[in-house]
Order: sequence, then C-alpha cells, then structure tokens
Amino acid sequence: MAAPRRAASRCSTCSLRAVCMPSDLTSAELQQLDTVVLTTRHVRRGEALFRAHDAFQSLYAVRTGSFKTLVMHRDGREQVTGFQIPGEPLGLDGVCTGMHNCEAIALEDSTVCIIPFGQFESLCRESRRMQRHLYQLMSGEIVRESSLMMLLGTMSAEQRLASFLLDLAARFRTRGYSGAQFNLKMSREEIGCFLGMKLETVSRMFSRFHRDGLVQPSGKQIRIVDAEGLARV
Amino acid sequence: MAAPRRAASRCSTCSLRAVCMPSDLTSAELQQLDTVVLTTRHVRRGEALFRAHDAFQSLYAVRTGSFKTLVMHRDGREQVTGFQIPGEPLGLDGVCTGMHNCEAIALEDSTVCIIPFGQFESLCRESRRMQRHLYQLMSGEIVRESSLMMLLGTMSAEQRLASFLLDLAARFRTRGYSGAQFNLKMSREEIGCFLGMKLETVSRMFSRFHRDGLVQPSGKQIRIVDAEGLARV
DNA sequence: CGTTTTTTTGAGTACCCTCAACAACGGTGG
DNA sequence: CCACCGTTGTTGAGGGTACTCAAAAAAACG
Repeated sequence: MAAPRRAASRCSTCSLRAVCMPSDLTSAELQQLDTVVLTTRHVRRGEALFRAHDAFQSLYAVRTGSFKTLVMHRDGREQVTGFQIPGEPLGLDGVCTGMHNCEAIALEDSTVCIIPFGQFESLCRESRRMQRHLYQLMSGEIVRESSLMMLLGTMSAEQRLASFLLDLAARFRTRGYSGAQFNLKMSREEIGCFLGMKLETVSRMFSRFHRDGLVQPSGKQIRIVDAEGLARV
Repeated sequence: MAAPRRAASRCSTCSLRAVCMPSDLTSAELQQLDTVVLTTRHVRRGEALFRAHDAFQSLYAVRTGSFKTLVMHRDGREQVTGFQIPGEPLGLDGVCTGMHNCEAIALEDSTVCIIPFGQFESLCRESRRMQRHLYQLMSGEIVRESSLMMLLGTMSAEQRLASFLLDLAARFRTRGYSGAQFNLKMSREEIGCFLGMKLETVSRMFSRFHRDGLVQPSGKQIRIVDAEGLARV
C-alpha cells in the first residue's frame, strides 16, 4: 500500500517554485520549507495517490505527470472534479473532515511532492506569507470550482469543451509549455465525466471543432488553431 | 454604499456559536474573538452584501436571514453557487485574489457578523484551533462545491431538486429548525439557476413530487412528506 | 384593490443521450 | 516485424429529457 518515498529535490531550487509557492518568500522561509517538504512519491498510471475516506495526512503538489480527481456517489456515479498538472495542489479537500473526500488518480506515471500537513500548518503559524499562501490556495480552489459550476450549470456541450480546452491551454502556457499544442492525457470518457456529458458527445464536439477549423485533434494530440473562435463559441 | 454597522452581540454568548465556531475554544480564545468580531451589518432584501470585484476586507457569517451567492459570466449568464442560512460563512472566495469573485445578495432582510480578515488572520496565527477552524471552513466549501459539481454533472432534474430539498432540510435541522417543513426564501428561478435548470422545470418537478406524495409545496412553504422517497428518486 | 411579479401548466422543439457498428490505436507475443 | 486482441475513439440513427414560447392562475406588493 505505502508507496516508495524518495528524497525530494529542494523547493529552494525547484523550477516549479514560481507556480507552487508565493514569489516573495525570504530565504529563511525557503529553508524552512525545505525541511517540511522532504519526500516525493511516484504514482504509476492508473494508480491512486489517495482515495476517498483515506486519512488525510498531507497535501501534495504535482511534480511531474498529471492526475484527475473525482468524487463518487453511493450508487457508483462518478464526477471528475479536476485535472492537475505540474505545480498544482492536491488534497485540499481532506482538511475539512480529516479524511479525503475525493480520490486522485494518476493519468500517467507521475511524481508528487509530499507536504505533511501538520508540519506545514506549524510553518504557516510562523510565517505570515506562508499562511496567506495556503489561504489563497484554498480560496483559489473555491473560485475554480465556482467557475466549473457555472460551466456545468449554464453552458452547452460545445461551450463546455471550448472552455475546457482554453483553460488547459492557459495553464500549460503558465508553465512555459505551448498553449497552442498539447497532449491530452485523459480519455474522452474522462473529459466527458468532467464536463458533464457522454464520451460520444465529447467526440462529436471535437469533430465539429475540427470541421469549423477551430482545433486540429489527432487523437490525444490537440492543436488549437483559432483560440478566439473557440472563445466565441 | 457603506451600510450601517452596529455593535454585534458577542460571539461568546451567541446562540449560533456552535454552528459557526469550533466547539473546543478556550475562554481566552472566545474573548479574543469578541474583540475581532465587533460589528454586524444589516442587508435588506435584494441588496448586495458584496459584489464581484469588490475589494475583499472581511469574512461574514450569516446571523439572521439568508443569502444567495452567484457568479456571473461576461455575457450576463448567472450561476447561483449557493444559498446561505444563519451560521454559514460568506466571502471565502475573496481571499484568493483580494477581490470578491462572486456576489452575495440577501434573499430577505438579513444581518451578518463582520469578521475583518486581517485581524482574524492574526488571531489564527496565535491560536492553533482558530487556524484549524478557518482551514476547515475553506476545505468544507471545497467539498460542498465538489458535491454540487456531482449534482450538476450527473443528475437528472428530478434528482437535483430532491437533493436540494434534502440538503436544505438537513441544514435547517442542524440549526434546530424543522427539517420537515420550511420556507423557501428563494424563487423558482433562483432555485433553477442554482440547480442548472429552467424555472419551468423546477415548477414541474415540484408538481411531480406533489403528485407522487413526496412533498407538499404550497408556494414557498414546503413540507417534506416522504424523505426516504425523495432520497430514492 | 389594482398592478406587477411569480408560478403553474401546456404544446412543440432542440439538444444531448442511448444503442450500435465500425475504425483506429496501442500493447503483446509469436 | 506483423498479426492479434483489447481498448479507445468516431460516427450514425432514433428517442427522451429538459428547453422555448405562450398563456393563464396565483401570489406579492404598494
């Protein structure tokens, strides 16, 4: 059950730090962070980083690879609540009850940094900036989910997929990757489960975007041809 | 613009404290809380407690009455993201950017306690329990929104309304009100805007529940006749 | 008490779902 | 390297749920 843990490279020298952490940390604060985030964990494609009802111990930050998070209903219905790429946090839902509420599954072989919550909490009590950062992370997750509710509650299937692609593109761009061309690690079914529609509908919408010259999908490889057009959908 | 602020009755003697705050606060912590939560604000039916893009200064707790929160899209589309009743928090979305992301509108003449965020943050750095409580509040909001995504993404209109009624009932019960009979302060349109459907559909589903002997709606007054039946829908 | 807003109900329609068949892809072993 | 097979993705036809438009009834408000 317990996956191998390995020494993490340090936050203080991590290339993802700008995505993960506030920009104005003092070197003392960075040093403290290095003593908290000591290990990483590898999760293989399809395996769970954590499952619903697991005891909550740590927050995680995606280091390499990608994940999906999903919530399950008693009756087996699933809703994907997000996809996480490097630099993005995982596990914030567990603080509430001390148990994870969703599960996080790796979409490919991936690595996460482990942030033991108890220690991190202590650090936050000492550092105003770290404290503020954690609040902002959590609040940001609330805002992100609000806009997903908007998407699910008010948009057509076509608009949902367009929003999804533009959002992903923007996040890749933030990390220095191309926003115009990227690889979808998730299946059509997983996209559908995220956007509240069936996989056939996802596929049809991709075909429509292709026909209309908005994107060039070739399987999982996506090229966004006309971002403005997508935004207008 | 600025609404009248009045002296709040103290947290230490507030009957909603059990809903609002952790149960294990020391009397010293309660005393400190009294010095932070000094004022209340009245908001009249239809007026905004805050709007999107307002500077974020304070968290709020509903004291009397009720609110809806909603996010707006550029094109004017609205999504109601929640309804808040006494004891529930408002404004957690503002921490992320320092600006409110949604707007909070009173559904009836209402009162809120004002919790200046800067001061509260300081208090949280001193008190481990208060800090933990704020994390739990924010995480709880994340969990709440996840289950709304599940609702919007996977359920039929009938199931959504059933879930909505059962959720409301449970929240009223927590506050010592009847969970079997209550007054909906929000319109059919607002319910629809929350549940991702049109007001006509909301009305039809109420009629269906009435026909099936699950609830007795008479306008805004709702009586839940068969809670188990509702859960099975 | 009249006016406005909200709610209910009906009829017709559009969007997305279901079911189904086929194509493409990716990994495995001969 | 290619044949094989399971998985994933695409496309079509038909149907159902929820939407739109519309009108009447009920409730809320001043």
